[in-house]
Amino acid sequence: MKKNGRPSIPRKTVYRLSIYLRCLARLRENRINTVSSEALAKAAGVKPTQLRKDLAYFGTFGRRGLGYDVTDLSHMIANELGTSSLQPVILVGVGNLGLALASYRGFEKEGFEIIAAFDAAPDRKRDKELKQPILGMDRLAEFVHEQQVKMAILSVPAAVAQEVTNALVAAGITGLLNFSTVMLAVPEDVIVNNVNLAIELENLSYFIQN
Amino acid sequence: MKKNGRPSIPRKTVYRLSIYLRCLARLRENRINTVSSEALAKAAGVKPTQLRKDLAYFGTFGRRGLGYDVTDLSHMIANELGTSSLQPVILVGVGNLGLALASYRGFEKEGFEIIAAFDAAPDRKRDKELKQPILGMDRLAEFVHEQQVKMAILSVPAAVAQEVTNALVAAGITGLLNFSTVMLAVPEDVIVNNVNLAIELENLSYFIQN
DNA sequence: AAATGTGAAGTTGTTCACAGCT
DNA sequence: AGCTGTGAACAACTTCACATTT
Repeated sequence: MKKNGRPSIPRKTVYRLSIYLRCLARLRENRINTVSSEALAKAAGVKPTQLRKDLAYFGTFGRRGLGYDVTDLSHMIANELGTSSLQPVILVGVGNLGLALASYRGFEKEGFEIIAAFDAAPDRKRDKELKQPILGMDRLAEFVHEQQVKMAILSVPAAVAQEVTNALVAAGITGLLNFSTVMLAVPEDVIVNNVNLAIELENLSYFIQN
Repeated sequence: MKKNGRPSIPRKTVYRLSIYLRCLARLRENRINTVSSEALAKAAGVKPTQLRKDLAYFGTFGRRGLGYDVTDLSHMIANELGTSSLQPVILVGVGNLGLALASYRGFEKEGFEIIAAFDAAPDRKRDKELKQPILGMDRLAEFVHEQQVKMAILSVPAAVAQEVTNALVAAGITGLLNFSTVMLAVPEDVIVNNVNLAIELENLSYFIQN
């Protein structure tokens, strides 16, 4: 159980919720109104029972003998994930990768907007124009506070990652998507999701040889 | 147990191996020759017992009362992961994200080299020059075969992801790092690691609100 | 008849406790 | 004495089996 009384949801369940949401979006595009756990599970690459267990953490949404209402289920999941309203996100570290992430269109339609980028050298000439402003690190605390930003994408060099993280946490950021190659130390009320591209490749490397 | 007689290694263990390897690299840079499971585990953000269990899958490497030899352990892990020799990788889909990934320096020093990029429109003008050649999709099968490439990074639009995947698998690719937003269907001897940036953000979004 | 919701069983992964080396 | 290696306990997650509802 968690603080708020609801049973605590497995991390993996939350992750799969995002997958279900994408599958449901495709169903909606195709004007499909109702879906069975079997069909949706297949699209998501999981077992039907797992899908039902996952949903059961949040309540009961299906109709026996019929299945799930695609729209209702989408709303429920988006609501649980907190993506039903647009979330502001900042990006810190506008190097190669940061630049690509800032101009990545994939975030927008999923309910996130990168509203500003920060860099130690904001005025440096870059390969590409961003639609977002690039601000200096000195403006960070003020900006995060004023815009009530809670989430940040971190794409700074390893050497400064911890230091920048400390500044972000101090400014009020509570969720970090970390592309740097170091394991960040943060207070326990701050969540870090690591995306380490080299590790993902290494992981593949292991599984293809064995 | 797996086909080859060795006990099958948990995915998470393999993932952590990569983390240990990075921590060990830093120790080596600092001329530290020996490390205890407690110290290494702390650096990697795990419990000492977990580190020892993880290593135990591969044999016994420590010396009781002393700890682990940093260099030996590094070699052992690199060897297990298959990164002790340089692995050729291709990248497919040279859009925004693909371009950034192709020029990302992080891969090289971890034992991977992106030796070529492929795109449906190889000659389109891009924001940036790549050091790798950008080839048309028609050259893919031949190239993969000749260069004995086993791993590919997929950064194509969702609409063509499955089709391109089929071509890659047919050409002999057995490991895929998938940045597209669809769940790929592949034969079971092909490994897919998904990196879905929107899902990672959604995941954060859930945990910061709860 | 069709498909959900769920307690119970099974599986996998983590942590403990301590025996066993050096 | 210090620290690893590991069986056993524990916890988390998945799957099964089936009662239940429409």
